[in-house]
Amino acid sequence: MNQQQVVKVSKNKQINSEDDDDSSDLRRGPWTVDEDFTLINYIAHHGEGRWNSLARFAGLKRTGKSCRLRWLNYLRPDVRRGNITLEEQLLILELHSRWGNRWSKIAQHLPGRTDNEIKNYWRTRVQKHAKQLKCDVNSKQFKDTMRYLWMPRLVERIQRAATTDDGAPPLASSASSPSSAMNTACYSTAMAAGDHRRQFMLMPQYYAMTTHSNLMIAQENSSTVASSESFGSLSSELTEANYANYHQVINGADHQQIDSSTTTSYGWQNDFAINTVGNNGNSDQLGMGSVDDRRSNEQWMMMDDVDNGGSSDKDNNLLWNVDDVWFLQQFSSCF
DNA sequence: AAGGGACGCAACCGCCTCCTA
DNA sequence: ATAGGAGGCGGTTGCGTCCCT
Repeated sequence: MNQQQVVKVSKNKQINSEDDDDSSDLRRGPWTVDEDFTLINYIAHHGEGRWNSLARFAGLKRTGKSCRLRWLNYLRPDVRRGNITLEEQLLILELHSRWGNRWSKIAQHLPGRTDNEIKNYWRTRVQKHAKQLKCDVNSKQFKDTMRYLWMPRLVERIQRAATTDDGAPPLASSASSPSSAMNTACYSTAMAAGDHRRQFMLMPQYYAMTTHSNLMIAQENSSTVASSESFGSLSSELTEANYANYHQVINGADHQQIDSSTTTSYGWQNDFAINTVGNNGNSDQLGMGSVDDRRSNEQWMMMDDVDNGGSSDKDNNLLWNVDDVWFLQQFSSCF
């Protein structure tokens, strides 16, 4: 491993104008420990920026770009590495649905995560599932599937993970209360405790969608035959009544857009706060009908076979289980 | 045990915008 | 006003690792 290749930059090979080409050989490929140390040491003493001259003065046979990338994506002290959490997954899906492939913009709302990491996550995980569903990742079909099934499902998992982790009662029970005061109280408590998960779960729009997803699954589960007709009616109900409701919540006039100019320094947990506050914490938004949410939840749990708790890393990364994929294929065919 | 395909991720490429002299 | 340098960004690639047969 780490077989460093020292590549002679061909005179014929076009290199960027800003690249330092006065050195005949530039290193490429994986960085060595020594190079990392050199870069860290130099930045510690002189700060970052002016990457071309930095590379030169530090004695690194790398382009300025390469140094910058190595620092920003890997060596920076506040960079977070490792598994993308469920909360982060949900946020990525939400922000991507809003902004598309604006990776750096999305990354601004996930502290410590780099645009490269998010981009890789999207390509390796999300696009893989789109392929499984035999649809294009940019198609309306896939986006709807993501919005109405995947994201609510993630919220569901986050809720259960929270219950498992700290023994606290599921947030759904408090969030489903018609009392806006209670919702606000829960929110305040979460804020005070710095409990990001709870802040997240109090996002009205996601709670609503979770509830509706549960309803859909529950109805599907209770029917003897999962005919395309029954799916058709479900999706019809979804696209007309609740789609409108959902978008009213997400895109409504009083919904405060997440904007880096106002929230950059606060991080993602505060984005959630803004979302909630933007809706005035109005629990009316939570009511997606008169369905007994708790009962729906129970039925959902019954459907959820292989996911026994959903707290392992593997499970966190496993977006859909076998049943999910089967159901999604049925669901997708209705669009 | 070995080979090969799939996967994940670090790094590179090229284009674009911004800044500054 | 403009040209060139610097940095940012999204797309792509290469390679090490994992997993399955």
